[in-house]
Amino acid sequence: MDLDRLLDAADTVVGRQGIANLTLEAVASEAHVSKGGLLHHFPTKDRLIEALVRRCADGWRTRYTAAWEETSDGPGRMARALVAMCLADDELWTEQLRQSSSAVFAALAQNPALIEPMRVVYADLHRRIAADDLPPGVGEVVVTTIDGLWLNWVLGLVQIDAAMKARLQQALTTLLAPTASARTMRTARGGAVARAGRRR
Amino acid sequence: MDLDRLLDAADTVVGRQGIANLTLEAVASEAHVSKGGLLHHFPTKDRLIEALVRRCADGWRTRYTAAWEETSDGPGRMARALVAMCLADDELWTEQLRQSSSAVFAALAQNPALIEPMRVVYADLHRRIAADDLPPGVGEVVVTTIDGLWLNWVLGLVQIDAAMKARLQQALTTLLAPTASARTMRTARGGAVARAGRRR
DNA sequence: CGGTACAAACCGTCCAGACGGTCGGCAAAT
DNA sequence: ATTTGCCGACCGTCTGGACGGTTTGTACCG
Repeated sequence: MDLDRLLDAADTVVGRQGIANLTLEAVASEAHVSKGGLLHHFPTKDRLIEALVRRCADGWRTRYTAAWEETSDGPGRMARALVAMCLADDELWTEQLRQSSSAVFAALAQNPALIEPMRVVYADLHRRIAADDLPPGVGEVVVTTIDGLWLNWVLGLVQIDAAMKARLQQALTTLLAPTASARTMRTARGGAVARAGRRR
Repeated sequence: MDLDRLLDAADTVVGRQGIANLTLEAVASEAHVSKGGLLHHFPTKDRLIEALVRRCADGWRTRYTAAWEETSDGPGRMARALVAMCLADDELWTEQLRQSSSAVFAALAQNPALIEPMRVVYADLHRRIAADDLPPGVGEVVVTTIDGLWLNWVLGLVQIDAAMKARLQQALTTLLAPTASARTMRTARGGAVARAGRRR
C-alpha cells in the first residue's frame, strides 16, 4: 500500500467534507481501506496529520527551490522566484494544492504542535529572503503578500482570478524594480528607500 | 448575564487549550456557568461560534473604519490607514486579538460556512481598496500583506517584532509613495507602473 | 403593601452517537 | 512455519444537546 494514497485520501476528505469530518473512518473509507489497515500505517491520528503537514511543507520547499533555480541571479532572486511561481504560473493554484493546504488547518485544530514542519519551511524561506540583497522590508512584503494570497485563497475569503494575480504581479514587480539602482548604491542601502518613502 | 462574557470565555479557551478543546463544557466552566446556562444563550455550538466570528469581524471593520477616519484624504487613503493601523500602532497586536482571531479557525473547523461574516467584512475592505485611486495592484498588495502578516502572527509561523513591522511599513510606504505623481497623470494610470515594472 | 401568577434565566443530569484506538484473527508471501 | 499486511469487531471516552426542575425577577391584583 502506497502511503501517499492514504494521504491523498485524507486531503480529499478535508477538501470535500471539511476539517471536522477528517476522521480515521472517513480517510480509511476514502482510501478503500479498513480503519485497522489505516492505523497499521499511521498508528495515531496525530501521525497521519503530521505526515500530511510534512508532505505539504516539503511540497512548498521543493516548489520554491525549483523556482529559485529557474530565476536569474541578482538581488531579489528569491523574491522574484516567488512572484514568478505564484503569480505568473497558472498551474500552481490547483484544487489539489488547496486540499493539501487545508490539511494544515486540520493540523492546527488537531494539535498546533503538528504544524512545526511548516514553521521550519517558513523559517528557511524567510532566511533566503533576508539574504536576498533587497532594501529592507521589500522581500518581506513579497513573501507576506504571497502568504496573504494563500490565506484568502484557501479560506475563500476573496476571489482570486487571473486579473488580480496580474495586478499583484505588476505592483510587486514595481516594488522590486528599484533594486537595480539600489545595487549600485549598496553602501547607502536604505537611504534611497527612505527618501522615496516620504509622502504627503 | 452579559453575552460578551461568554464569548470572552470561548476566546480564552481557544487561546489556552486550542481549537480541539473548544467544548461547551469548557466554555461554560471558563465563564462560571453551567452547560445548561450556556446553551440557554446560545442554543447551539454553531450559534456560539457564529457569534464569535461576528464579533471578530465587527472588530476589524470598526478598527479599519476608525483608522480611515483618522487618515488624510487623497489616493490610497484606505491603504495608508491600514498601514498606520497595523504597522505603526503598537497597540493592535494584543494577546486578546490573537485569541479572538484564533476563534475564526475554530469556526473553520466546526463549520466552514460560519466564517461568512468574515467574508463579508473582507469584501467590504477590498471594495474600499479598489476605490482607493491607486495604481493597479498596489492597494491589493497592501491588504494582502496585512493578511499574510496576520496569518503568520496567529499561527506563530514567523516572529513578528517591532523591527519587522518597521521594515514592512517602510517598504509599503515606498510602494504607496509614487501615488502623488500617479495622481497627476491619472489619465495615463498604469502606464507609469508598467514602465517601472520592467525588470531583468 | 402583600401576595400571587407568570416568565425568563439558569442549573445539573442524562443519553445517544461518534470517535480514536485496541486486539485477536486471517491469508498470502517468503 | 513465521512474518507481514490487513481486517473488522469491539471498547471506553467524550461531546453536543435534550429535558425537567429550580431560582430569580416582574407585573398585576386585591
